[in-house]
Amino acid sequence: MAQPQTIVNGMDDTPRGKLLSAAARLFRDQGFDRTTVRDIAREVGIQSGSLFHHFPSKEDILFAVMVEVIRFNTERLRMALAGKTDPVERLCGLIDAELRTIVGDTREAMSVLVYEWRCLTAEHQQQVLALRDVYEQLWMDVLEELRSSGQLQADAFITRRLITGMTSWSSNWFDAHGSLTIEQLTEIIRDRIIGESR
Amino acid sequence: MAQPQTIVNGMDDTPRGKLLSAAARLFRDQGFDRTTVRDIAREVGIQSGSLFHHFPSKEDILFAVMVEVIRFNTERLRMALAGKTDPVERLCGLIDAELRTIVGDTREAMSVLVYEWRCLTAEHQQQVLALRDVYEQLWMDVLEELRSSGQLQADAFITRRLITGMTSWSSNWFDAHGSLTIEQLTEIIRDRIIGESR
Amino acid sequence: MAQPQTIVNGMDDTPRGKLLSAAARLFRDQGFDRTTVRDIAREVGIQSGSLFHHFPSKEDILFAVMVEVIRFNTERLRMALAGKTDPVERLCGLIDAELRTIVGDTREAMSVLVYEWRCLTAEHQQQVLALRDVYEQLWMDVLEELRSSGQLQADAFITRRLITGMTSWSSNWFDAHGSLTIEQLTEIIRDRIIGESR
Amino acid sequence: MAQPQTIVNGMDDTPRGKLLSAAARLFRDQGFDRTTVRDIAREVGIQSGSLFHHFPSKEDILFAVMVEVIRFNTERLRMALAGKTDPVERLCGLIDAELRTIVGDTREAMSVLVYEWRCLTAEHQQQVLALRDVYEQLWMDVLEELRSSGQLQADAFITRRLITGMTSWSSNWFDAHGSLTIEQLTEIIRDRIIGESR
DNA sequence: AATGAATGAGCGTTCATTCAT
DNA sequence: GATGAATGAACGCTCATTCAT
Repeated sequence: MAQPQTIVNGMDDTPRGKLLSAAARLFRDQGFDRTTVRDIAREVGIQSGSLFHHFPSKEDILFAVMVEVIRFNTERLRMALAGKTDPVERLCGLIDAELRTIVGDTREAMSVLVYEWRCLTAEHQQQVLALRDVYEQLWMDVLEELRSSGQLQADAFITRRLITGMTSWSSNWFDAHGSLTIEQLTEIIRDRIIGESR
Repeated sequence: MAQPQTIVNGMDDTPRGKLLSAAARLFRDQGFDRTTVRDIAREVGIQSGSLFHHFPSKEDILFAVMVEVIRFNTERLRMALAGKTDPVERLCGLIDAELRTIVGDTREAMSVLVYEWRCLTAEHQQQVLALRDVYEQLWMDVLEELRSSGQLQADAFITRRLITGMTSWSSNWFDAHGSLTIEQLTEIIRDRIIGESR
Repeated sequence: MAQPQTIVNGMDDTPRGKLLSAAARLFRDQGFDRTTVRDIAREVGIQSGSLFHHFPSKEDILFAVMVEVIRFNTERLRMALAGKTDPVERLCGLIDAELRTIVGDTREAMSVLVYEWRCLTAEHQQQVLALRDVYEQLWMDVLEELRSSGQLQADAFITRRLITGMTSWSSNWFDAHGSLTIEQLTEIIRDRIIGESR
Repeated sequence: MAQPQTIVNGMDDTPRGKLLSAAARLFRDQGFDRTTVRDIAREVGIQSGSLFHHFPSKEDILFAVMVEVIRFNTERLRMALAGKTDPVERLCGLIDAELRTIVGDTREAMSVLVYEWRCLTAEHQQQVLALRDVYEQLWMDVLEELRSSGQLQADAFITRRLITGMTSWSSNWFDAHGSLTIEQLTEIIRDRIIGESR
């Protein structure tokens, strides 16, 4: 089975890709507003003016980071579902994938997605939301499967939102080098959703 | 039983209080960095220079917002526990109180607490963390009670973090004027923690 | 013979006098521009707004300091000449008095007179210059006496300017607690003017 | 023999050099604190923000002015001594050079050095003092030569300070277009130091 | 006389963006 | 594509001065 690349598509070894990676990390560490284009340029090894040959504005860099990370993570979600038919197994695939998204290789970019949302222009927010809908639909499909199979009684929308809270907040405390593994956390969250005995 | 005031202590009708309320809302809507001292001053109806008779710097306004909201919500947590002895009832009191904190009267300030954390100086971060510890200890005490009474098997720390995720994320979707009430959401979250049948 | 008071007339124990003393010291230590009215007020133990019951503006405080110090030091010059008839003795009296002005009790205010000159309004500069003319005339009279008696060959104006340079610069190096006394320095300067053998 | 350039090294025709020249004049005319970066920028014909491509802060401009003028004038002192062996001739060379420093081409910058000293940061003060030590050592060497040859009896340090006073004060009265020439003033000051008959 | 909150113009500095080279 | 000097608007903050109390 295909593995997600360890680098976000579009955050590859090209100048543009290195720029986005650096920007994602800086935005995450310092916030969008506190990150100057000079910071980004220095990280990539060019002059600040040269950034604008790659992106028309600083906000477009933020937008590109968000687009790349959503696309990449949507693909990761798809791969996590591929070949699985059991709804619970599919749910675990999604939780595991989303946790990796949040605490793993794309954690900087994901954090940016949450924390720097309002720094996007309204138009770009719309475009990101459209991409996010695709991502969320994959979740909703699986949650509806679970309801159809009787393994989930609660409302699917509310359930998704509680899951989102649990996974997204993990960026604030989960330690990739601690004793709790992503697999274990996946099971713990699964049990909060469909119950332990079921 | 005493009810929490509907206005955060220190965000009252005094000039300082109105200033903090306005700042909290602006910080929440636009972010700390994108909010200018002139924005805040305009909202309060004074000149920007006059802000500095009340606070030595813009960052101190942010700090004051955070301190006030934590103090107020810690007190709200205490009142939610007052008079309750059953651990599950106490848990529901905490969830309900925290939800009101996040989607109710102090939602702007709470949002600021999460999203503008890094805008605080290191020293102020320490001071806020000390206040936060008091708040969190109230939670940990109740979760340990639940474990003692056998109503919670999962690790208390992890449990608290999952609850934090669920409650804090509600700021992004809960509609105070929607059909779902805080009481209902409290029950839903409670069931994710101690199970529905128990 | 009357002794000059150890406090400048007008910088006495009254509120106005204490204010001027404090201002003179602050202006000397920090410069006029870097001294805030709050600095002055704090030193005197009042609120900054209250300063303006004593002086119409900050610049007027500077002006008052300068006027007081010139008046006081002109009087000191007069007293140094009183009762002396020998031109050389009179010269030494002036040198000694001017040195005391510059390195002694009025050193702060004298320093202000030199360094903060351009902070005065043009009109106030004229008024101070008029007072300074009185002071300088006392010097010129004695220097002309020395020329009449053949003890000074050099031009009186140029001589006065060289003396002014030597005495005024002493504020930058003379140590009141060092081994060189004002009396000794007076003799050294006298010898630069009228020659040692004469 | 090499002549000192009529423009301070580093205050040449480059943007940086023109900026320093303009700043030196403005600082001298208005004082450092009363000179705004907008004043300097206007003088040079750029926007105020553009200043900060050349210097990290306004204070660094002041520092640069001082460093350039001391370096230049130290070199001028060296050239004044070059080829001269007679101590009196060397003394006259120094006096003449210092007078040209103070009333001639570098008078603005020299004035700034004296009057705006306290506007420097403590660290920059140290660095300027180190440069000043080199300058002063050239003076002290010649004064010691005069003592060795018996042409100066007075203490060398005190003598230097009296000379400093006389030369530096000349900025307040010497008129380059008046009837008194620098050469004449040099002789007058020389006579105050080593006596006319000697 | 004194207070102290408020003013408002102005400060030094930042920084995304432009553009001639 | 890259440079780096320049722009210019905006920022947080200062402070002499005012004035109702």
